[in-house]
Amino acid sequence: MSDAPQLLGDTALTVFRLNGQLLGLAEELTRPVGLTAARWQVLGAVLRTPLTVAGIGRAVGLTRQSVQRTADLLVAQGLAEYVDNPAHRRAKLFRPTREGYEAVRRIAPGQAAAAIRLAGAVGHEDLARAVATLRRLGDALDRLEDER
Amino acid sequence: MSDAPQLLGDTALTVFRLNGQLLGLAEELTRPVGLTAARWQVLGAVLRTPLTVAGIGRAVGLTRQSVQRTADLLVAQGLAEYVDNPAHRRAKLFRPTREGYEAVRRIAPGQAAAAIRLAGAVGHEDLARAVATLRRLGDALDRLEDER
DNA sequence: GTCGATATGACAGTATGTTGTCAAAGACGA
DNA sequence: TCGTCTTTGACAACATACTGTCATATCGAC
Repeated sequence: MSDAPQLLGDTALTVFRLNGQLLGLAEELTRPVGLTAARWQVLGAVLRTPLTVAGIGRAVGLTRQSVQRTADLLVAQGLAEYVDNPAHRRAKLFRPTREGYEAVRRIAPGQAAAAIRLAGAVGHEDLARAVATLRRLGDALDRLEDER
Repeated sequence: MSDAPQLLGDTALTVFRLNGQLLGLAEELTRPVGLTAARWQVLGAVLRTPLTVAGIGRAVGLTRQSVQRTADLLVAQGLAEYVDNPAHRRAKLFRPTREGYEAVRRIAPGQAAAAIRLAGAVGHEDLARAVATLRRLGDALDRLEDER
């Protein structure tokens, strides 16, 4: 058992490390199709429905500036495009092109293989519970931020 | 209930977001004492015992190159120093100066306050369990990496 | 309808982390 | 002892994300 500051520190170190490891895995999975982890994340946010750049930022927890940069790169690659937004003259809607959908689709088998391996090692139930707890922690951090 | 690829994706998104939130909290806590999240992490790794730059990298899960840059900045700030390593002529040992220890010490109260607030919102037990699960996931990711 | 507040995209500057590469130092088996 | 492999620090290039700032577009109170 540990006190609260120690536990928070352990949590941070574990999350930082896992962040790097998951990014590494994502880079491996996406490299063969010409994507990167960041581009996959941005493209993944608009698979179902187009969003504005700022909206993607809110959806994935990044600043609109960094999403903007990634989105522009995806357009330059031909994997996504901006379309006119009837609700806002400047804020166009961002969505994948056919090539973009295809690239994401080709990542799925490798992702599934890795997921099955990892779920087998950790346990589906335990991992789902851990994610739920982390979401609560994230929500608490948001509130901590707001009060400031 | 969700399938394994979906759960892995949720895990990644949650970890990426929490990574950003925890970094933000660390920046807030460290700014008053002239540190940053990255410098705090590196300095924190050598509070008990000096280590080489490469050793710090292994301890915290970063590359030695990025630790090197942060360590050099800490030395330039006067918060840490390199001392001769009897076991290796080039690889000097890195450790905090008196000012470095003092800076870390002054972060503690704010860290404790945030930790207590967060533990109250999430629950100490649940969080400890989640961290343990994440560590298992990290270990599994390491093994996945090794086999490649 | 007007005006102030907010949201958005664009652009610049900065911090952090990664990979790649090289030379020097150390470790280890023959 | 020698030769080879690994480790380490140094340096460069690049990817990503952040803050700050500005002009424009939209929204909402009045």
